[in-house]
Amino acid sequence: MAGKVAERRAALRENLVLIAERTIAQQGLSALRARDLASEAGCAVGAIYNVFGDLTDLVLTVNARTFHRLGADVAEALADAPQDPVEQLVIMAQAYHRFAAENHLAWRALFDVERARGEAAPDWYLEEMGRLFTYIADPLAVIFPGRAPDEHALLTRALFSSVHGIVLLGLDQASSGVPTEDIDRMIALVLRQFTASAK
Amino acid sequence: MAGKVAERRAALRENLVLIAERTIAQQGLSALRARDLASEAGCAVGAIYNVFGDLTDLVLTVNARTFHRLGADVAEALADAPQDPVEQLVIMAQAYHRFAAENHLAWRALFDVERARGEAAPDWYLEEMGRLFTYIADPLAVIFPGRAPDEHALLTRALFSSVHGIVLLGLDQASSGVPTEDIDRMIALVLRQFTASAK
DNA sequence: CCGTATAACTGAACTATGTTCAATAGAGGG
DNA sequence: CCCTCTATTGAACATAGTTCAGTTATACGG
Repeated sequence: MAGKVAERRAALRENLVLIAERTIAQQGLSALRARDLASEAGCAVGAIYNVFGDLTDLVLTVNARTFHRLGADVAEALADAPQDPVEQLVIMAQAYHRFAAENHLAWRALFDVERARGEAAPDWYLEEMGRLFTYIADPLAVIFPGRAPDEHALLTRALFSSVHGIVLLGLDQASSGVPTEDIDRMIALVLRQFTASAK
Repeated sequence: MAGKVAERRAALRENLVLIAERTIAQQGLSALRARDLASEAGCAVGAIYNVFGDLTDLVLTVNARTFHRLGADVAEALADAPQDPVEQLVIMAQAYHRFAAENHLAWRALFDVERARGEAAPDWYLEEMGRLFTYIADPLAVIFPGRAPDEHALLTRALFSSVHGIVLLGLDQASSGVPTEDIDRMIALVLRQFTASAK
């Protein structure tokens, strides 16, 4: 029987990803342990290293899926949004917030992976990020028609970073619990105020 | 001789903080190791635990100092700034960026400490953050005189978070190296645009 | 100045973690 | 059916933070 090995490997891989995804979502990145993973998957610890180079590889795989779901949520919100470009920005940003709040630990894991110094970000990360940036850049082009392309790129990145910062610090425990509504208000405040003087 | 013990304890404490500070600044939080620390300080590993509850305590002490230096830098920038409140915001934000860039690993350590779930942020953190917020709130009150106090608080937090997000993602390697000037441009862009329609 | 109670300091040992690799088991070809 | 070769296993290794019984040093009363 050809491919019996490859088949089992693929099944194990899938299984490990699902278990890791659930663990991260429920208990956070730091709760991911090789031995627990192996025991839940019904395999030896070493088997993990036949399928993934190390645990970081596995986490990156989970992160790719998380990031993809995030992108899909934002895209869906955009699809349902009205034509007004400012409203589109607000709705997308609030969808970002909603995803981060509802998938807090998985979302945190996106940024908490130890990136080996100097190592480039994985392709899927850059692609997904590029997609998000496009969602932002399009309404921005409508709102600020007169500006140079490089300024558009800067604006896009700046607004994404701003919303990310608001959500990050807003959801952070250390900031002693900003209510969800306040986070949405801050997002709307910044985006509306930012775009208020455009025309 | 009274206090000989307390004296040595204090000296060891000081020494450990300095060594930890240097290690974090030069090699990052993850390079901080109890055994290295003890060997550099010329004491036993156990001695660290006579002075600090655990390594996180030590890191928090270093972080308090880092945060204090950060606050001082921003305050200094504000003191040298012109009267114009928008300019004041821009200059403070760029000072924040400068500090983060010049003390990258120490600055990262401020946010990378594992906070035990549910544990409150330490007092010094809240105090220093409050000071930073005041620096921001004052010019904002001049720029937006008509708004309610709770909206001012929200605005303050939103702007701080936005700048933080821009600096965070800008300095992040994964974002494939945003040039320093671009970070400053994004900061100025967001703050100027945000405040442009105020009057 | 000495003896004793108290406290601090030591570092080997314990626990927990990711990772490796010699030994084993099993698949696929002849 | 046997043989080879590879995938799989899990005990062992490396490296962490942390603990604590034993040791050493201090402070203080007499």
